[in-house]
Amino acid sequence: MPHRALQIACSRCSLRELCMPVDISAADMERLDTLVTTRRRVKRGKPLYSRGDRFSALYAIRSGFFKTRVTASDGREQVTGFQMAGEIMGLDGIVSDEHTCDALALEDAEVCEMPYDRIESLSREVPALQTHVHKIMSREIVRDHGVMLLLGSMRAEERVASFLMNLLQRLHVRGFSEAELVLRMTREEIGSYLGLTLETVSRTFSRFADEGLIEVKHRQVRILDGAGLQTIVDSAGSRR
Amino acid sequence: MPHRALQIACSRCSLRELCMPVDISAADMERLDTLVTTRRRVKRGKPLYSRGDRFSALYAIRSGFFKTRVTASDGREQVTGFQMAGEIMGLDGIVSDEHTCDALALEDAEVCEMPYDRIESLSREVPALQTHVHKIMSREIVRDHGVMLLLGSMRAEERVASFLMNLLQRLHVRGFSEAELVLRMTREEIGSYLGLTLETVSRTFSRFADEGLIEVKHRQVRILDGAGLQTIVDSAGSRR
DNA sequence: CGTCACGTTGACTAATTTCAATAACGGTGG
DNA sequence: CCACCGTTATTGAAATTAGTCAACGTGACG
Repeated sequence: MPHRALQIACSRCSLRELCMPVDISAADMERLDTLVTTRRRVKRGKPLYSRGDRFSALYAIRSGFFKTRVTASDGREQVTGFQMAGEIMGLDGIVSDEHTCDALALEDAEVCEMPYDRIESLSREVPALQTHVHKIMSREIVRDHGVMLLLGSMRAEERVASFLMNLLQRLHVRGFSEAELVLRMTREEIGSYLGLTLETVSRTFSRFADEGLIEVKHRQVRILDGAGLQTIVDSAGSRR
Repeated sequence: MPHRALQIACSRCSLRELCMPVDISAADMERLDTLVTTRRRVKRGKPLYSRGDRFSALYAIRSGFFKTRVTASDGREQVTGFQMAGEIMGLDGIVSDEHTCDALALEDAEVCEMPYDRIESLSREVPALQTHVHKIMSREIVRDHGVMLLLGSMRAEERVASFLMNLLQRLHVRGFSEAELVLRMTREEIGSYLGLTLETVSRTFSRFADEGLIEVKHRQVRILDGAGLQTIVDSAGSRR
């Protein structure tokens, strides 16, 4: 057995419960270990894949941080999400056999490549994997609906607070502090994701700081009043 | 063989190419005919499913028009899409075994119910169906990204033009005119979907009419200058 | 230690919302 | 069949949010 196969066994990966089905027999787990064929390193600023690239695999993030963005025919861009360890990327490519968005590393990253044809064939043999793949795609759809709600009905303050709370919650699941985070993206990228300009994002951070909700120092954010932020997210004082 | 089984055979359905995989053997097609167990009628204004309902099936629209909407904890709503004949609904429910949005009929409608456990088991036996299901989910994700682009980076005029062109294109595929359409939803529902108020939607329609791009009479819309509308959609004069 | 990308802040502008009044339609029941 | 009522749509004027333009800091990194 080649050494690398051991290295990339999902069964021994600490992120397993984020990427893989949980209730699964030892025998099935062994089969799933053949899903990831390669690890790939992506340097900060470099694409994992780009729009138009042939689709061939899904990727599980092992370390690092990504953004995905779509581009309109006229060139304007929209960040569609920020992805972190344990999350799956590439689902957009299945429908047309080519990727429809760009995935860019916001810091040096490593991903596990899972060839799509292997996912399909293994899914037929391991029902737990089949269900799992469906759930991952469904989760992405539900997440997207949440972003639509944010973009379609929240004001700037609510969007920014929502963004922070979302990051915080996802980082917390991964064992990080609930009270502190380091932003891996620029104000412009946050703005694109939230449908705001970078100035509005910056001003909103400053206002939150003035109000004693957070402490911001560049990309270092400390949460002083999480409940207060949550109140802003849930504030019924919306416009539409 | 019960009469109803004949009635609801996908193999004889005129919408087959919209819902079902195309390149498929006669034997496989016969198996797929067992996917749809029941037809269900939904009266205008009534839900096909609601948030919190147990998830058990996907639905293919046979006739009629739906909207889906999500609701925030504070009660504000966001329309996440409008669905028409041949489109699949219910994917949001897979991840958590319960629906996360409401699906409401905008006119009397009929849907084909496909029990999810049957989809899963048949998918394992018919790879073309497996791939098809994945593509449907991926298409939904790509569609959602398009909506994010619209909500995050387009101005009101662009959103409304984009909305009209999208409806037109989908209706055209279904054999309707490219120059005329009947809106099945209110200005408020359009506004919710586009992240605008109903007044802004109304005003934008009026402006398009003033400019000779369309003719609007309540929910009857005639396209006078499709190219002009497309120019607005693609206009690079965006803000963000 | 300088340069450049990133971030902050201010003043002004423009787009969209909000509030309000009116009009038109469609379904319902007399 | 027609009148009525509630819902839906239009339009105007005022208010507000967020965007734009511009200047200035500041930190990271070579």
